[in-house]
Amino acid sequence: MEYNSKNIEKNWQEYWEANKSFEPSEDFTKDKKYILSMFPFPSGRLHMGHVRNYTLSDAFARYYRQQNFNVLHPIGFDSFGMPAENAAIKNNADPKEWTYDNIDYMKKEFKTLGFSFSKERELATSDELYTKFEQGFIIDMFEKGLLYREKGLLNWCPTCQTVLANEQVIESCCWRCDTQVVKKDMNQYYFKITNYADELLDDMKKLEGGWPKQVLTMQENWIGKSNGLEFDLYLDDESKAKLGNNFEKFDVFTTRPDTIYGVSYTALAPEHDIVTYMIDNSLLDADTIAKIKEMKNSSSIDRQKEKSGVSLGINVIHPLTKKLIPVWIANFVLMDYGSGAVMAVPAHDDRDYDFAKKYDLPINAVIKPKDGELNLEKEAFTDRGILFNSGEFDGLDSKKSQYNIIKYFEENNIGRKTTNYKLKDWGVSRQRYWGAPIPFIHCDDCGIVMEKKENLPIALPSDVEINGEGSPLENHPTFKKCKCPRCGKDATRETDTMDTFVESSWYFLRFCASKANWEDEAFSKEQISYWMGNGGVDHYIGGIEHAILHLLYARFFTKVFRDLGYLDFDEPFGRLLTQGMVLKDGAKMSKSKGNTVDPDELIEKYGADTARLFILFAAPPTQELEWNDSGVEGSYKFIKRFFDRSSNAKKCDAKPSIEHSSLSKEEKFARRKVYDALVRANDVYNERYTFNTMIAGVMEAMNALNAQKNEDVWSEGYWILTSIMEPVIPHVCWEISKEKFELKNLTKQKVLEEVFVEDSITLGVSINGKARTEIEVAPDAQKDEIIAMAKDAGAKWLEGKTIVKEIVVPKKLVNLVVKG
RNA sequence: GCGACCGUGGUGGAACGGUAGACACGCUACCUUGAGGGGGUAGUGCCUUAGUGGUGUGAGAGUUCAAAUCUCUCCGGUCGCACCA
Repeated sequence: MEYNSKNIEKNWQEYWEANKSFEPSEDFTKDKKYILSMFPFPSGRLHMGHVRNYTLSDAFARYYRQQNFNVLHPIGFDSFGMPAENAAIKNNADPKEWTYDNIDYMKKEFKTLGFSFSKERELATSDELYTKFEQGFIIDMFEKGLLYREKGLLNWCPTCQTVLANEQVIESCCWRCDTQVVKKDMNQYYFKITNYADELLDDMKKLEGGWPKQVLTMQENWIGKSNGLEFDLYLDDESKAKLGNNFEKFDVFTTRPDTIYGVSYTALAPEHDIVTYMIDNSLLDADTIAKIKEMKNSSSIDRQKEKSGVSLGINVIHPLTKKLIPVWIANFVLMDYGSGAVMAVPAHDDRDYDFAKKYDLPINAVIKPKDGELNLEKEAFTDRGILFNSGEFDGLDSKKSQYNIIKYFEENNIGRKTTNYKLKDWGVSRQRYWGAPIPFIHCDDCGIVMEKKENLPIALPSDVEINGEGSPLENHPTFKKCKCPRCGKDATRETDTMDTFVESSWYFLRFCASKANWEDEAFSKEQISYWMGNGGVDHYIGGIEHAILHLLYARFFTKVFRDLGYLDFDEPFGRLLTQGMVLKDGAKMSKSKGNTVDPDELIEKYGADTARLFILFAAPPTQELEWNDSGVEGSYKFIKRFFDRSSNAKKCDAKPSIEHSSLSKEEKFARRKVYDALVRANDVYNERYTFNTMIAGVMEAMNALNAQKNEDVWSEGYWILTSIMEPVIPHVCWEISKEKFELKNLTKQKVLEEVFVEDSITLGVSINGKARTEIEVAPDAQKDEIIAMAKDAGAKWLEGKTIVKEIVVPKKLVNLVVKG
């Protein structure tokens, strides 16, 4: 029979669907595996990155099913978001229709790829049912004080006409459309993620080993915890008077309290309250005000180019020396970190140094190197050293003195130990249509009032006008109109919708619900503790681009849900596998570059099995995958050979038993290669994830099988190899398995130790670590015997030398160390 | 600037301190089939005076009986963060 990928694949896809082959069991006494790939946005068609992602998760899911685990391998669509609205504007389409049409198409693609997803748990986050549960959680979070509304300076993308979270601003441009982000003062809802900063940081210890180091480091940097001293700088009387006695002090934060005696000026952010007051009350000359305005308006990139500032003509009193210190504005001081004011120590900080040099401010050294001379001619000395010119702290090590100085400040009640974070609260409201409405109501009398849970979901109206100008919900004639749930008076519904990252922060929990309670609740506690027990999602697979945003938010939601009593663990994803990008001609596949390969065309030409095999064989999952058309061809040929040669196996409903000792050398070798492949496969699925080496092992076994003719060895070989390969190339393996083995071999395979027992072993012989020759020894040969043989075989290189050391590495090699 | 990862044939990549280059792609020669394509056999790091030879994992040093692998310095690349006080 000829290998015909189309018929084979179609038949099995129908079979799996008809038999509901991939639905998880509700028997919670079985051991479980929760295999999850990051769900897609329904952009319209799958790209190769998706195919790689789901091929990986499918391999895990199918493997663990064979190992008799209860496997949950669900899929859904992250279906809210801007592209649906953009399509609406561009093509005058309905965002909902656009979205659900795309979903239908992509589901068909999933089917043609043979992915073993649970069909019963499919969802789209734009489903009203999903919105209903999500809005319920939002209300709970508001009640707990984890969601609040506040006016503030926000990142606004003029193109997308919406607010962006800090995490969505990349080099001060919009993460999606690359437009320069501007600051806008407006009301916005925030999640109190900063409450969890410490826990998000500390719990990363639990993820070590399971998550890539890189991702952990990125999150750690993002949270950006730093410990230090916070203290107040008091204005002198003259300065107070100048400011109309409206200000008495401002506070500063430093991680280098050891440099406190070196403070020679202080600097405020251009947006600082004191600066605003001085501008408003004409306390600065026009020239200065113009400079400040320029600083405020320049982008953060421009701000980095060169340090600049102006003196404010006011002074503060040094907390220890009581000397007067001038107050400046500096463009490098950020309003949104610490208190927007810094103490400046030019001698021991690079930025302060540059600034002081530019404006000719004093540079007071207070730390000297432990050895060598202090030289401040060209740059600041920022290393650890010994304190001097520092009063009672003179002579102390700079690191150790930090403790003493903080203690001194605390004892004298002039400052305190503080921790600062780069992490900001997560701004979640968006001024867009295609998102989950925030279920709140504005009442003139009651303020912000939550919708009653029985009224959820607050669904999106369908009759909206989307033209890219303003918020469609804001402009909608009736959506806004409602009654206050508390007092019953006329009130206004919130028209902001939620950031789509809210949906993806809990979808993995939703998948734990089954058909039985799907409509009634988001999930049950029992379901959650079963599927998420023992370390959460067992294998979470997706792109590294989510290292911060999605993965941090999902960790945050998990901790919040725990504190709301919905679950009782701390971390959602025990093991994370971040796949590399798919490249062609050295660049990421993209439509604009014209270097894409369309999965549908590939399947049409070669079949899904070929696509899956190539993707897993071409590179280890974490590395970039360079697309190679002749490599695809090679994968196709392998499958064809694999199928053709299955005719050498006989029909049987159990693995044939074989008398190993009666076999020829080639037959024994073939068996050993088959079991080698099995051992390697188990190792790959459980530890290493290097599917390329597993497939190579199977190819080696195939080559060895082909060098002998024993039908039982062929049959046993196919019994095992189709089991190993089923997670990779499922269609052809089910076909062979049905044809030859009544589908009975797609199960856990036992490793037979007998095939590894060999008649003789080849050992390498090295002399002084250099490989020279080989010897054949009996498996049970003693060390003395082996060394004697090695000396004999290596006589040529040993002539006239003295052996000073003899090393035997069992089953590997002999190394003789010689002198002379 | 800081941090993480990486550097092995013509290419993708193997080698979990123990005979570097598994497995594939590509290429060469031959056989088969005889449009094309397919299948098979052999060869394929480099240098070679062709030896049972030399050399070789970005460069250099170190640890070790033994280093692509561990340590240090440097060079190069990828990604992330970036005036975070």
